Amino acid sequence: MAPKQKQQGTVFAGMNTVSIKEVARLAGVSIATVSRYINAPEKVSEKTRAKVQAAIKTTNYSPNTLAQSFRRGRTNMIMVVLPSVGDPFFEQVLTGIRTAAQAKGYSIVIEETQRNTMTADQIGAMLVSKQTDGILLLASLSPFGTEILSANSQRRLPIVIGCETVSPDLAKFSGVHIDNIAAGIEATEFLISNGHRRIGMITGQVASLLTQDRELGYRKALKKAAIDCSDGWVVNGELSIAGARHAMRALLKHPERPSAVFCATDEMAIGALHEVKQAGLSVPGDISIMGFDDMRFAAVSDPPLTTIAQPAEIIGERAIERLCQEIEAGKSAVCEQEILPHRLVMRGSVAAPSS
Amino acid sequence: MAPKQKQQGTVFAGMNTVSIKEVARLAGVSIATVSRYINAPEKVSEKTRAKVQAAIKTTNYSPNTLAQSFRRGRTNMIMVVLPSVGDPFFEQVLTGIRTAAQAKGYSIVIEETQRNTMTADQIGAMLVSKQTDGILLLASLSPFGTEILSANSQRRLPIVIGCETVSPDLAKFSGVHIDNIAAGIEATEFLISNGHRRIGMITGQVASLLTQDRELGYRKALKKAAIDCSDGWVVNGELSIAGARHAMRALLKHPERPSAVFCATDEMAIGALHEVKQAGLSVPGDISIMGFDDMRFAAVSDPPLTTIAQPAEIIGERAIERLCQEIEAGKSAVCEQEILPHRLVMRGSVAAPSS
DNA sequence: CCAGGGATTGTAAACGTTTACAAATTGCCT
DNA sequence: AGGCAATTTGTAAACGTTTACAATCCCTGG
Repeated sequence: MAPKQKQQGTVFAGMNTVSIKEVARLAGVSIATVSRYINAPEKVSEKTRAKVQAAIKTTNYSPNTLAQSFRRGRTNMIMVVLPSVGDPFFEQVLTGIRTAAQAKGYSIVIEETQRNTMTADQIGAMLVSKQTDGILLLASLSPFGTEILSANSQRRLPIVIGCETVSPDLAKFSGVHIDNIAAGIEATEFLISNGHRRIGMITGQVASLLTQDRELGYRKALKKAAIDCSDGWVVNGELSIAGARHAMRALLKHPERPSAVFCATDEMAIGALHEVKQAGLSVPGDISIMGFDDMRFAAVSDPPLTTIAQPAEIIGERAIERLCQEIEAGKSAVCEQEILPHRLVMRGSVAAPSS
Repeated sequence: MAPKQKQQGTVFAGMNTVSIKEVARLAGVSIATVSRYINAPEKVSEKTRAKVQAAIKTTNYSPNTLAQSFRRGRTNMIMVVLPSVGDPFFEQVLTGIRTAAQAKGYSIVIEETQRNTMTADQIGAMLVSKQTDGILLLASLSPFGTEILSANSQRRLPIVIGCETVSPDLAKFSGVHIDNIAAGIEATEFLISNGHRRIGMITGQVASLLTQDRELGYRKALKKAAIDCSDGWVVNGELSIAGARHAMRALLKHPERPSAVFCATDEMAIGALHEVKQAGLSVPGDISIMGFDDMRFAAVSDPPLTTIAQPAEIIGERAIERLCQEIEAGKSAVCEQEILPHRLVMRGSVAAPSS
């Protein structure tokens, strides 16, 4: 409370902050030299370096990043857009993202599409107001993703797409993802090779590119195996446990009940699995369940989930690395797709049909 | 490629941006007026308002938030520190956090302690460099949390603690949380009332305040019931599925195997449950399992988890509201604890002991 | 018609940093 | 010692805003 502070600097939240000026005064040099010491130490002589270092230590100086960002026109922040941070799969991607971002000196700001928080105007404002240096788009769930894309037509901010494939005629961006169609085919063919013929699918909202491609793979595999599935065996639902349970309930009521169900997501698979057991049926005895993602809860469900594993962390890392490249190069609108391998992991939720 | 751009404004990532100057020129007013139009429209006359609005529209102007933040000394960002975004419980808290933050006009930057990403220096630098206006600390897991607290002794940034209780002699901060001790007692007493006497506990690392308090409640309840538990019935482990499985394995090897296990976290409970089933035992037949948090996977495990539900979203909302108050008031170091109610939810993982 | 006051606008400084440019210093060679 | 180049340093402008203060305008009441 005693007003014993006399140094220069601004007051913020009741506390002084030293600026570069104070350091310069104390070290007996100009502010330019201090700035150089910070950004390019090799440009200042040994002697001065020592003086500045000492001054910095005693003042406990640390550059005002706000001023730096302002001056440099760079925030060193990347906006990551994904459906939900709580999705165990995206969490893994996020881990990779954070690792890579930290290595490159970037911070992450997360925007969740499932919360649908921003209006189109807000998105445009955010893009145009330079709050982030680039965008990593992990879910172009309408309308958010497409709005970002169109808002960006005004102001070309580097964008990289992750996890899903955006049709290249819509927008030309680099992307990092697995081949969701191929993986969908593989999952479905695995069910077929186990002897299943009545194969249902629980998939996400129509707008979700991610699940669209998996569904496409499913349809292709069935077609190739000459299995007709034009009935009500494909159910769209929310990408959540509740959504999947609801979808499964519909599937169970189907006159010709499927003997296997391919879920577009492990979380949905968990929901579906629970619903099946609730109905007094067994997995995989009565119904086989196939998941997708290999999230961490997949291995400890009962039965453990047979699923498709994605290299989630690596997707995150690679996507950030690409994005950083584009940011640093100052050019966007490259269009290079990096396809990473997926892997079918067999556990206990798929078996041969009983009937 | 054609150098046909001639307007004023800076170039960033290959694209011009209009500044307030350009708008002022176009509207035929001073930049001060434009600024006022944006921040306090009622201060500018109707006529001018129209002119400025038109100019803004045609230039597609949007204020440079970097410059604003710099000038105002406020970023409108809040740093949220938590163990991991992927933890389904914290995800729920995050939902509340985002909701409240958005309502108040703040963005969220997340720092995860489990990744242990920042060094003490980095933390100090971040605090001192004004990148965020305040901190919401949801996990003072050593050393990160305490480092933040001590780093902040230099520069008083508003801090609010969420979910856990920090001993007030360490630091005086406001907090929003449930009464973890009482909840721990309640959980344990529920097991006791079901007839259990050999009750184990799987808890987090010693440094985790969150689980410390729950463990304390457990001990208190046992003491009160005159049950001795000084043996190896309390196992510390990582706050993860793997950690819990490891701990459960130890518990199963115990000469006097517990008939019930209280897990400090639902995620750990899921791991423990799986491990029990792996060992060929049944839940709750052979061993009852009690969780904590009521995360979304708790209801769909097999058997569904009996657990303690926390008002996660509300904790997040209230914590942000408090933090914003402190930020706006400019004062920190208030010390008001807001205790929210918890609730025991009975499902299938707890029953009377068989023996 | 003018004084006076409130509403509205403009001027200019400031925020903390980076950086082009000029100035000063150093070291080296003859 | 003198001259030149390379190295090191200082000066000052700029980034886009906000805001205190001064200047102007418009209106009202006498």
